[in-house]
Amino acid sequence: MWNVNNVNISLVGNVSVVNIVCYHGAMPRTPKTPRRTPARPYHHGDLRHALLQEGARLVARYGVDALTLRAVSDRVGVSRSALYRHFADKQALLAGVAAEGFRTLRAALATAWETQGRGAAGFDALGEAYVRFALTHATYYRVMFGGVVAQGEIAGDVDGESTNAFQVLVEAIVDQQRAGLVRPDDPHALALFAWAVVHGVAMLALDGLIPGPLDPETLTAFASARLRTGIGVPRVPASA
Amino acid sequence: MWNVNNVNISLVGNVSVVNIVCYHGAMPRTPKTPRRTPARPYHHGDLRHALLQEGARLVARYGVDALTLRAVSDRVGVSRSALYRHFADKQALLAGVAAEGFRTLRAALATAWETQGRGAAGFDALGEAYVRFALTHATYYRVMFGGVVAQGEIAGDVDGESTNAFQVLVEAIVDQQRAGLVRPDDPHALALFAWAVVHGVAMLALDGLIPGPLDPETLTAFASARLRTGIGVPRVPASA
DNA sequence: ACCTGAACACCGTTCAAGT
DNA sequence: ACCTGAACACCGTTCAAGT
Repeated sequence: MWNVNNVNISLVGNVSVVNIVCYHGAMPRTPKTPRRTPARPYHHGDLRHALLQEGARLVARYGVDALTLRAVSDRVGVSRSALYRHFADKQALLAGVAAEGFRTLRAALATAWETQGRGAAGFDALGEAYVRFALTHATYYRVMFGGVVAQGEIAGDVDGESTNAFQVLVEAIVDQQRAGLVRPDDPHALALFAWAVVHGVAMLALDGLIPGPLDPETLTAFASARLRTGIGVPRVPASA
Repeated sequence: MWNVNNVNISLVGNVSVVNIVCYHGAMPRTPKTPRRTPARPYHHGDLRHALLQEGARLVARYGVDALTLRAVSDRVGVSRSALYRHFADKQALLAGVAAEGFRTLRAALATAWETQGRGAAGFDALGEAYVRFALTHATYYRVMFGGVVAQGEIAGDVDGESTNAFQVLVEAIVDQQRAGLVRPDDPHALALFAWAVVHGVAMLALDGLIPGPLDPETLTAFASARLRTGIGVPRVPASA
């Protein structure tokens, strides 16, 4: 099995370089370094955070399947069941990793929106930043949306962080409505539509379902333009 | 862990009933019926097809995690390694299931498009049929798009079936362009955009990320309208 | 409270052996 | 060719026991 973990797209002049990082089969085994120092037995400082960080690292570098409770606890240098003091489940750990991902995504979106002038250009940058995040953190992105944390249950944390990220979009829509750049429909609904567009583009790109001459880069630009005509102020007195 | 396997939405009058089927924990164990009749030992007729069908059934009824090579072979009444004569891998079996899903999806889309008159109404029906398929076959849909069959590799079958499904969309776009209903841009690109929209809506709905007063039904209608303004013929001489 | 080490029931995959 | 049954190395999770 091949795992695609990372897609980097760099632009040099008018040449775009697509760099796909993947691993075949299992990840490299953890070295036999006996990290479990018997000298300092107790209290890890912030074990929960350490586990979360190691989990995220494994997902990003070697794919979702590499996130094993055994691997995580071994690498952190802690016994298997110590992990269960901080996470009820493997699902719970994955949910924590996903929540962290949404936090990172939110930051990336906010930066793109704010540094590009909070206008039409900023909104385009926001969309591009979204797709770029998904492609750059391919495996990570799948954890965030793969249904790992299906419904409301443990998802409290994930739910909060994802709505935080979504809020950036909503605010960008509202700002643009004030500036007369976006039609005066329900901003929540408009933001959901925009989210669906970028999410759909990102997912199709990740699944390799974007064939032909269209690379993710140009598709994003195209989608951005269509999105603009879809939510922009109407040219004619149309409604509904 | 809760697994959402099925979402049914029925409309009675102006009341929409959302029925979510889910299982907690493991699925019911296979009964101890010794299906392995020692009387007729060899040749199963079409073992490959039987395995594929049982795999799809397990995914649809109990979730992706229930698709175990042991469970599939047991239920079909065949030894574990007999399965490896037809599928090199668990991935390969999952890929087969996904391919079957795309075949079903294609049929649903074609039916919606054709029975609604191959026009604007037909295109709306196509979009609704897409989202409806995703919600009705939630777990199945995740197998199709969950990155199970990451890149080109074994994906030959999946790739073919998914592009077949996509082709329905492209042809619908082309037909509408001929009728002057859709702007004369590259139909391939327009179809990709439309796909991204419905796929994005479907995924967000499946992840429970569509909060507030917006149910998937109304969102689809909303998205459909925005999509129309996004790919429809321009009202002003605008371009590019 | 937090951690340990061993155990349990499962999994995907392999392989010598049968017909 | 197709199938079998036993084995292998791995999982997630649990639990009595330690400090």
